[in-house]
Amino acid sequence: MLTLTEENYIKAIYHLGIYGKEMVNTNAIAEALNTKASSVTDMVKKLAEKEYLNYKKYQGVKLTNSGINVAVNIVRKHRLWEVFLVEKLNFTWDEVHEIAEHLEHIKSEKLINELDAFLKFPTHDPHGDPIPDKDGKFNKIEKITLSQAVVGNTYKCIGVEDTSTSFLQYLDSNNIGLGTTIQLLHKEPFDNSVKIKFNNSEMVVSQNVAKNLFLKAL
Amino acid sequence: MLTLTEENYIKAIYHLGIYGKEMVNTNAIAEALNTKASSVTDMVKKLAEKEYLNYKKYQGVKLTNSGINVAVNIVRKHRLWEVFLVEKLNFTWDEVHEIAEHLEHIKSEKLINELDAFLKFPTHDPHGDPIPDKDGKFNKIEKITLSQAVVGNTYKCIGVEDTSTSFLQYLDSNNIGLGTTIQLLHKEPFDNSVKIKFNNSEMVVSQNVAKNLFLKAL
DNA sequence: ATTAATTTTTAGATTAGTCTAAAAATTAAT
DNA sequence: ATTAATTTTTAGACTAATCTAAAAATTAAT
Repeated sequence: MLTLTEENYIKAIYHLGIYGKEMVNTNAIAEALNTKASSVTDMVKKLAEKEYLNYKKYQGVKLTNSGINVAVNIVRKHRLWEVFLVEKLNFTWDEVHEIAEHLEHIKSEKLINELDAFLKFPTHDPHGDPIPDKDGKFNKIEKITLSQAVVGNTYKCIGVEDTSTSFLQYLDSNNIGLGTTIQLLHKEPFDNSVKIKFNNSEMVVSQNVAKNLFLKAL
Repeated sequence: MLTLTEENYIKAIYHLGIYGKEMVNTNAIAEALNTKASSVTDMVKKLAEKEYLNYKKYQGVKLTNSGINVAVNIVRKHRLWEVFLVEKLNFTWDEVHEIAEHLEHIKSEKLINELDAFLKFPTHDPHGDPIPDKDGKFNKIEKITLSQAVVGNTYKCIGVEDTSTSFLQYLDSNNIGLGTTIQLLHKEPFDNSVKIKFNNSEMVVSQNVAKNLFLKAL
């Protein structure tokens, strides 16, 4: 049985290593978990011992299939609880993350499968991220960031990279949400800001915003 | 902010001290929490330091108002989650306790108040125990055990003392549940077993069962 | 290809919660 | 009112997870 801390390490490593087969390095894990590199080294040794990941001194770590399994299951729970909070308990998308961080660690197969059914087997959470099914399967959708979009084309907003409260509230206050249709009008080479059009109004957003908004081509 | 362990100690002390103003003794707490008396002494000192309870060496402990407050709030969360599990997620009353033990520690005012509203402000959990409202108020109902019932009188089953899976499953398999109407036919002085009538059938139950079944006079 | 900068690991200490075993206090028994 | 039995506390040790500071390895820079 994994401790809460071990689960959080595995989840963080999963998110950091999600693109490509590269090794995840110690400092990145430490940063993600707000801890020190020395603590990471200790925990990573323990998780390697238990075969949730492979660890080479000074090289970094990579989850084993067993580790990926654990991570995907936590992600499933996290995202299902987020749906529950938004759809049933009137939470907004910027309020759910923190609570879901706790709910995701409750261990009961029946609980999560019944919750899944109760919510009618949702495929995406309130931030547009896909929800793994009972067998851990889910579609990695073809998403790009607003920074990568092409001038003139039209897109649908399907998610965010940064799930911080401040970013989500910024989007809310500008009426950008999941499903918003956005056309890219102009990219400013000087500062990488972009001008977009949506809901019949135009606005300029910074590179920081553009990098953190996921779109799907229409 | 209280740790999970501190919360569990406060809750256990609350349940042990619920009748009367007597002090709760160290061994009883140790037994309730499946730990050793020496561990209890340590924790109890810490909680006294933080003023959740009063502690006199060798005399036992008693929760302060602040401690009772914490306990009632945990009880509220525990029982609301139990209602949720039974009413929305198809759990049976013997399955919910263990999971509610975890859910009760999640800290979010909004979460619990929205859950309360979502469930339509229930007043009792699936075992018949009253649910404290937002302000910690709830009715201590006038309940007796089957052992204390009077021969010839009729009662309604409103709860259980023992919430163990084995006891709840025993009741289920004999079709005794919340709301079942029960008439007391006979008390056997020899072994304190009792003969009851319900749903047009008669049966004899042991003293052990009779002591753990709460009734309300009709 | 050395030197410098960065990253990672080790060593040793700390904290929360627990335990065992022995000592101290309380309660029960003769 | 002593002695015996029980309960509670203390003292010291252990584990999981963390930290700081120093050492070791890797990577970058001249």
